[in-house]
Amino acid sequence: MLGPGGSAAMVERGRRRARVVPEEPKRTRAADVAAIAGVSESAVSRTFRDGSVSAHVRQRVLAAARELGYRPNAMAQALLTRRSNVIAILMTTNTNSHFPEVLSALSHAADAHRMRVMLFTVDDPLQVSDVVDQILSYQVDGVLSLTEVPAADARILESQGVELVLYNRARADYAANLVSCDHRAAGRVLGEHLLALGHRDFAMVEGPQRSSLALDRAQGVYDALAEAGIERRAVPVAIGDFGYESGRAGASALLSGKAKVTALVCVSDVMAIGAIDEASSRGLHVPDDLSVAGFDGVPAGTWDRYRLTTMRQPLPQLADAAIETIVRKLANPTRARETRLLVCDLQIGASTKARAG
Amino acid sequence: MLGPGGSAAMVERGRRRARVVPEEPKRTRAADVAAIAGVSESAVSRTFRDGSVSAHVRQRVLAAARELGYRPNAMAQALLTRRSNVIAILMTTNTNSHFPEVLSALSHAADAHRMRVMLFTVDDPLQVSDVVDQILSYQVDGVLSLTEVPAADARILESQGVELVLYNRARADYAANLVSCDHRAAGRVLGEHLLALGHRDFAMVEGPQRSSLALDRAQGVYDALAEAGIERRAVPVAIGDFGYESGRAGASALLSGKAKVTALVCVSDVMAIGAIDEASSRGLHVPDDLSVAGFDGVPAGTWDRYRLTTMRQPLPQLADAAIETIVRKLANPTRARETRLLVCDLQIGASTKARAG
DNA sequence: TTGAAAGCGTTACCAT
DNA sequence: ATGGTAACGCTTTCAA
Repeated sequence: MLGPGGSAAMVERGRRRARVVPEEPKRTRAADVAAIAGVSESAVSRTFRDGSVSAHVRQRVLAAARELGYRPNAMAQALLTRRSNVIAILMTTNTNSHFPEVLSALSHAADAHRMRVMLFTVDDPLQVSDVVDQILSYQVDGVLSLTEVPAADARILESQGVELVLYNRARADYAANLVSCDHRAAGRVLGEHLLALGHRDFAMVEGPQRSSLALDRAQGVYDALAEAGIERRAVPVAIGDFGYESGRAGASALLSGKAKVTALVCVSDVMAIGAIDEASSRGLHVPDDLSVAGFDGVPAGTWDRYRLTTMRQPLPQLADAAIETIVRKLANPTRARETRLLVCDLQIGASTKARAG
Repeated sequence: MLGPGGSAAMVERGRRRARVVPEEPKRTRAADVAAIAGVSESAVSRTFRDGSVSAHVRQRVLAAARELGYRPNAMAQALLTRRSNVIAILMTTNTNSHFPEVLSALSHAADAHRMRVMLFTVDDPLQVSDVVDQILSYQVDGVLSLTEVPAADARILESQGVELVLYNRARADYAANLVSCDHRAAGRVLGEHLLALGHRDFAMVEGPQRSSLALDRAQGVYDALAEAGIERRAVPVAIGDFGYESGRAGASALLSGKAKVTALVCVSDVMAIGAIDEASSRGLHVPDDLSVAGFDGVPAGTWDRYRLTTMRQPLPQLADAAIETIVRKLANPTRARETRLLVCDLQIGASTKARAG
């Protein structure tokens, strides 16, 4: 089947001038494969893409490719087709939230669409414009942002025809694709759960005012309380940063305040865990003296010491939806912008309990 | 300073034949910038690279580039220079260990060298060969693997001139660059610490037998014990998978065994945390009745409920070293393969204590 | 179905 | 210092 000898013989490269690059093992190109297979470069290309090739040609090409260890050069493909099959993930280095776990999920989801994921980190959302240049330079097909994107940067991406999807925020002050948990609805569910347990004396550890996720979760809780006739003003509040220490500090402030508290809601699990530890160290028993609940569904929440009641985010589904949103828009550019909200589910643990008395 | 009108005027594209790609906003190329600035493409290229250009030309080019929103096309650069400035991160989807946190650190470290990081996930180390094709296809400059790489795949990468660095394993059954904590040394330090506290009755929750990291940590502990005259055979052992439940299960088996145990070492923090919870639920008090120690330095270990004694990995340094190893090899291809071992430091928490009596 | 050839956007060689 | 131009490896149009 193969040519005589069957051994690899590189096509001689047409280098009229001395070429740029130093040694390095020559990477085999389509032309090499074509030469061995006795077909044209076009045939090689067609074999590795959609192409209409006769079974005979395909076979010869595949055999030659295998022999030479040929793989199409994605950079050259990208240059020509203007599709890199790369999705940029934009994130902040501050990893307080549990989003690092999200990355594996995203990479995995991208895999299913034969897409690659490229990481772009920035220390602060305000510096996003610095990496936008990088992102555009790499001709990525889409951007998935785990952090805020200033309107100006969003506009630049749009003007370059790069899809932008905002991850886990249910709203933005400009038009964008959104893939998020419905945090407000989740807050409402959690609030209703605690109300159903008979709680009336709430306190909250909220998040940074810039975080729409934190705001929405809190708002959802307030929605539920309002329906039960509990005014927002009546709820003591502390502000945290999603981290353990801030949860402790928040709980400390709230529990040493004058207001009676039987239910403490934190807008992240890690803060809730901190709150539980703080309560314990004050001699309060969770859930007998105090119910504590969080949001996210982090693994630590299921540990025996916490058994946290929480609104769990469907991480894999979220990742799938985010990638899929980009992929679909790529396949059909006329598609409208979309917002996909996924529901969180209530995980009832042992950190909440019917109100005593 | 600028040409008359000053407004963007695209260079007409020389499309003799109808071209391939549909609408999409035209991306501006070096030629466009050159036309506006009234210089050659070469001048544009030189401005954006090392190049020797007069201040005058540089200024004009920069102005034109700004006006048009020009950014060099990294794909075209990669095609020509054979340097993509991309590092592939190879990992398994199984995120039991705390390595997801490593990704941000790696991306950040790569940033410092103007390198990008691309993620390649695989469900199982045995499937690595499936992604090797993808990796090579993208012309990455180097591969950093957070998981095992079968020798065959390592060989393929090497034959293509792609640097391979194995992360957090101190040895491999083939020649490779290694950047790792010195897990064995860490094990020894931890063992010595417990011995110094007077412990003689040890038990271990080890890791998967395939994990060199787990093996090395355990071996280090045994090294220390041996020096104190404690035989390895005398130490009861359970096998875990780095996860919380396996830590609990391991502790459960060990604590219900006949052997007396005053010091329990787990080869990961998360297992140690599980062990602490298990001990507690059995009415054992840590550290009074039992000292527990782990490895890694995960954030949860510092939580008030655990205050775990652990050997902390220097994550940022590890990431820096890994990226740097690739970058240096790229800058100087004749550089020899290297192994860089970083030391972990002992974090003494409240989970270990001098042996009672 | 197949092959020839143009061209994607850039860089570095060469000549000026 | 500057400009012209071949080439990087591939895909797709067009013609056969």
